[in-house]
Amino acid sequence: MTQAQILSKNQQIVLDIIEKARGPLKAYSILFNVQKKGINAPQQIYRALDKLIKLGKIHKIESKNAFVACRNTDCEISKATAFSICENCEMVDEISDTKLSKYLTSFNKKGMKFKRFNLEFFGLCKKCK
Amino acid sequence: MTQAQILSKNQQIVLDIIEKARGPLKAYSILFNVQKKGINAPQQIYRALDKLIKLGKIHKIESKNAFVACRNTDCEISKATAFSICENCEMVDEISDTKLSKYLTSFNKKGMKFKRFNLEFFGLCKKCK
DNA sequence: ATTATATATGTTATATTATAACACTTTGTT
DNA sequence: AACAAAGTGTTATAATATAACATATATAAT
Ligand SMILES: [Zn+2]
Ligand SMILES: [Zn+2]
Ligand SMILES: [Zn+2]
Ligand SMILES: [Zn+2]
Repeated sequence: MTQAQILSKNQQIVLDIIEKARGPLKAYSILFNVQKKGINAPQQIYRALDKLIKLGKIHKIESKNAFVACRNTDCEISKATAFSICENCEMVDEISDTKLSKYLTSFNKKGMKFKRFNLEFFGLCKKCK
Repeated sequence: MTQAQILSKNQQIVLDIIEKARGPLKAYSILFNVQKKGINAPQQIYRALDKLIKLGKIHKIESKNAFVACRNTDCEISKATAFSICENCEMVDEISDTKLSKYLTSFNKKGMKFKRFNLEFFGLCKKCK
């Protein structure tokens, strides 16, 4: 049984903001939102983000340089991530599909066994199409 | 039959450098390499990169903010990309796997049909493991 | 051939994203 | 208590990317 991780003050502040957000947040937009809470410098944000990513609490959307909360309890800590991204609005949805995940986790190429993957799908969401 | 695309001067310069490179190149490293050829500003690089991406001649490795030449003749112009990336050295290999590509191209979620995807696998390459 | 249209270029300035380095504090272990 | 590990605050700077504007070249119509 894994111990519930206790987050530090800054880590909790950053996670709260990302979890409350309706879409992906950028590091500097997080920074502007927490200056009232005494966080003043990008480093403080990036350090919290790095830790939260390692813990699997959030993920980075690489194509957007933005961060979303993980809504996926059985998400193998940042090892296998897939997202659907609307090219029109900002919507990002984490895909939780066991078949897809198994298929990709067991995928290997030229004897190279992968430790991790990130998959980003692009299209138009329901609202936008 | 699609007409072979004729590239502009700057586009050709940038493509040549990326094709010659053994690994992914970053925009500013391209810039430093072409200053002898009269290209002086990041804009000139980024504009060429944008066009080359649209043409499917190169791809962006989102997790590295770097660019690689497409070695894949049947690569559907930037619509379906997959890469294997070594976490130790800089090695990036474009994956050309018809089954994988078909599986992902036909993947859809909650009625959302995707137009495009990008998949990045991470691990250790032969040399590094 | 002349006009129109789209595409490309050159340039300066600036915005955005991310890390380095250092001094200090808090937390957990032995 | 002594030590090690993780977290904080801060200043400075590096790396990545775009805005805006003036001009030039290529392509396609008329
Ligand atoms: Zn997740
Ligand atoms: Zn949308
Ligand atoms: Zn390709
Ligand atoms: Zn390697």
